[in-house]
Amino acid sequence: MSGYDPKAIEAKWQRVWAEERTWEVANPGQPGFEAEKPKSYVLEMLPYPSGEPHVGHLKCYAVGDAIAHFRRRHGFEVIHPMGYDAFGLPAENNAIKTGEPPRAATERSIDSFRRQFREWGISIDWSRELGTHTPEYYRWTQWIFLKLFERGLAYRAEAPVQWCPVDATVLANEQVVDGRCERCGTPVEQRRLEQWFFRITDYAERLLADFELLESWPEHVVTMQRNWIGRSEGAEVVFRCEELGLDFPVFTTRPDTLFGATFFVLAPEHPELERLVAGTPAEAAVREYVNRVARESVEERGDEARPKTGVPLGRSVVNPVNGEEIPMFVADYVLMEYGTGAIMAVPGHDTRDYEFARAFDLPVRRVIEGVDPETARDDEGLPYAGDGAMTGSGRFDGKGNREAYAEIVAWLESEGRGKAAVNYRLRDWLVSRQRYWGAPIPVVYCKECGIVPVPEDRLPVELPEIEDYAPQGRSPLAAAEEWVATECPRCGGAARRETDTMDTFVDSSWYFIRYLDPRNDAAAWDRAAADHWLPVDQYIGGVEHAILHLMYARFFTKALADIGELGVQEPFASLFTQGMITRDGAKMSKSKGNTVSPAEYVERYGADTARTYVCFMGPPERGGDWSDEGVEGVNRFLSRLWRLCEEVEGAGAGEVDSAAAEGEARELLAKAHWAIDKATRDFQRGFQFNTAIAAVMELVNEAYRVKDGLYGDPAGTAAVGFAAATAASLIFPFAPHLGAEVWERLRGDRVWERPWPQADPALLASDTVTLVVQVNGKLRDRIEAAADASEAELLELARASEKVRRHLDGKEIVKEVVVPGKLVNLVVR
RNA sequence: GCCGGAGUGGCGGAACUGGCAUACGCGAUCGACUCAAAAUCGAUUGCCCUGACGGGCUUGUGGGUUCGAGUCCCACCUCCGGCACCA
Repeated sequence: MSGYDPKAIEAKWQRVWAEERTWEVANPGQPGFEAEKPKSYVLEMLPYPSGEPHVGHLKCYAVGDAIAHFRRRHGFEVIHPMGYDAFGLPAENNAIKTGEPPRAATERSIDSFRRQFREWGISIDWSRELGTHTPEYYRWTQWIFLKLFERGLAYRAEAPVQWCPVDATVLANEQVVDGRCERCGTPVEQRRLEQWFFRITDYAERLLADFELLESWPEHVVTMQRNWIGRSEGAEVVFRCEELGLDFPVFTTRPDTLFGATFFVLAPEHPELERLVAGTPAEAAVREYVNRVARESVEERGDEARPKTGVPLGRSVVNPVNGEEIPMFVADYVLMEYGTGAIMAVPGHDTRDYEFARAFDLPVRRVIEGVDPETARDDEGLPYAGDGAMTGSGRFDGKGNREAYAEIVAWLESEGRGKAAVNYRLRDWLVSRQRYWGAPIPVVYCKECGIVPVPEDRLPVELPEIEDYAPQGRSPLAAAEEWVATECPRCGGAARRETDTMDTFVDSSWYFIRYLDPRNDAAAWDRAAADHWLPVDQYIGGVEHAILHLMYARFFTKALADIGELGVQEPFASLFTQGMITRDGAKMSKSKGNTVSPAEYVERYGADTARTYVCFMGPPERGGDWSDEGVEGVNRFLSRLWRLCEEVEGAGAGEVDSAAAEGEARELLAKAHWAIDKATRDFQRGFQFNTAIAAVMELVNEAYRVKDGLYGDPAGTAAVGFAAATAASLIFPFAPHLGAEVWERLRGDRVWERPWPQADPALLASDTVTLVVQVNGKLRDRIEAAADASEAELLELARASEKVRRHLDGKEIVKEVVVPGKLVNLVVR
């Protein structure tokens, strides 16, 4: 008897799948298109190819592949493509360090990912493979940019950005962790630069409303996006600086506290600051303060705990509700990027304004009755942020603040001094990057014509080869003089190319559409293909993309639908977020030296073991700690299944006749049908793979327990054969090579072409049940009883039990609870 | 501070709609096979008392509802994740 040899089995089936192109599917209109089958688009987030795949990849694709297989065997035509999110910073950093061009390092990594995905046996339609760094792909990324530009959804503007002084480059928001550069740990600074933005804020309301359209997304991901979008209802109120004739709108969620405004604060970045203080005695102090704030890191500035600072401007504005003049300040606790960059300060009812008022000895005025001991800081019980009756607010006094709120907004509106307003925390998406390794922004700058988009028919704007990748405070592309100098597409005069590239999140915001028609060189995609396959039915990936990627892709889908290129509003109907695998309780990292190399485990135990293990270690949506012993346990289980197959194959298992089976043979068949039922339900109930696999383990254990007694007769051998074949069929989505091999040996055909097994209700039902007998809720005995026994019969049985009688002894039964088929509880006193 | 999630054996975890707590796996102990070891197969394994039969206790803590609570309700503690001077 030869042992379980995953190397041989896995190579064999990988060859079959590659040669026969088993997992390729056709588009509408193409030969082989399956018109009658329902479609299912199963997609895992595409990997960023850097080095080699890690365990996170293994888990993501193992989970996704299990789902793809499960759906195929339920009659769906499953599209399951793969690609690479190949532009990005790590390849560029590597280039700066080693001089190796990013393209070369990226291609090498892609080769490694591709090879390992094949070695893992993931059922990928390789005919649809793509890389976002190829001109064939980014040509269409640029095309989408132009479409957004045409619609006014892409625009160029000056804005404060996050700047890392050590790397001399802007950083994406997601690369700023706790106010520090993710790469080098340096506190980031803010700079003002002219940049390209996508107008995602236009979609804030729809991004919130369309959560309704989603089938199944984890609640916490929806919540995170909601918080990120940060919708607040309130009012815009205009305060006027009479001296200069300037209007200052502010956004407030508390127009009911307007009468309590005792001062007014601008953010240090406020554009009118210069005009307010130029030539005044305050000028020097304000300048100094603004410069000091500009030098502060984002981390320092964000610290709520430090004392409030600011400088008076020597100017005042008029409060529109009572005509009061209140002094103006500049202070860094007011942020330019939220609201209008200016606030009315109500120290009586806002803790931050209160702190500032105390520091600068400004009046604190109560306009709403009430005290909250949690926030109160003085004898008056202020500040107070709760509800109550209005006071010190003229004709609104005595009214509830909620009621006054509406009246004040209505009054402001009638006076033209304000209006109801909604404000979002969400900012427009800054997509420019002063980096080399990304898709060039398809725009030129002409002295005569200004910003001119590159015409569609001249795409792609190809990324030129350069030699020095180091950032110099501008894009390394700026050094490619021959490339930068071009002619204006409009007037033909001299023009210069945009040297910034696009954020890599732009590339990954539409790749799931390109998969549907990846070789199209006349269009980004064929509309019929997109209409057929979209939306993605099941998306799988790490929760770290809960906001950025998932929100950007939702935005793109909506924008493209508005442009008329897509027929869906949401890209991903269902989302599954897999948890992170740790080792020794810590996140894996090269610096900690606790990484797990999937290749090493695949080499030692085979892909089936590695895949099954990551699905078995716990509920896939939760994280788990990697355990070498756990891997061995799964390998042991697969080996047991293998040996069972070899044994029963040798014994010559024939067709099983479940109706005729008796005794242990029948019990084994019942166990097999129980496992089918359990595994199927676990799959459907949120991909509970750990318990589905446990059910197959139980089936194999049961087969081992009884097999030696069954080999004697043909019906018994057939039952063992059925158990082994069923186990193979159920384990196939996790361990496809072993599943296919065992099934072929026992059944002669291909398990992936067989429908998912169905549990036979006749074998799920048992004619006896274990009756649990309790006395006062405590378990006292277990009795085998007929499944169809009446309540009276069950009570009879319970009372007859010796173990039960011992506890009834001399006591009075006051109540009898009978749950048919389950339990009897006797309540005694 | 706000939002979300989780606390169950030595460990990872299971338990459907309120009905056998600890499935499955790991680890550990013992046995079979072996000259021996590994591998494999089998048995035992929540804690406490008992020679045994048995009994008592146990799902973060405290209370409640119920014939019956890991599951429902109230209060609290701890841990993890996200956001955070958002006006």
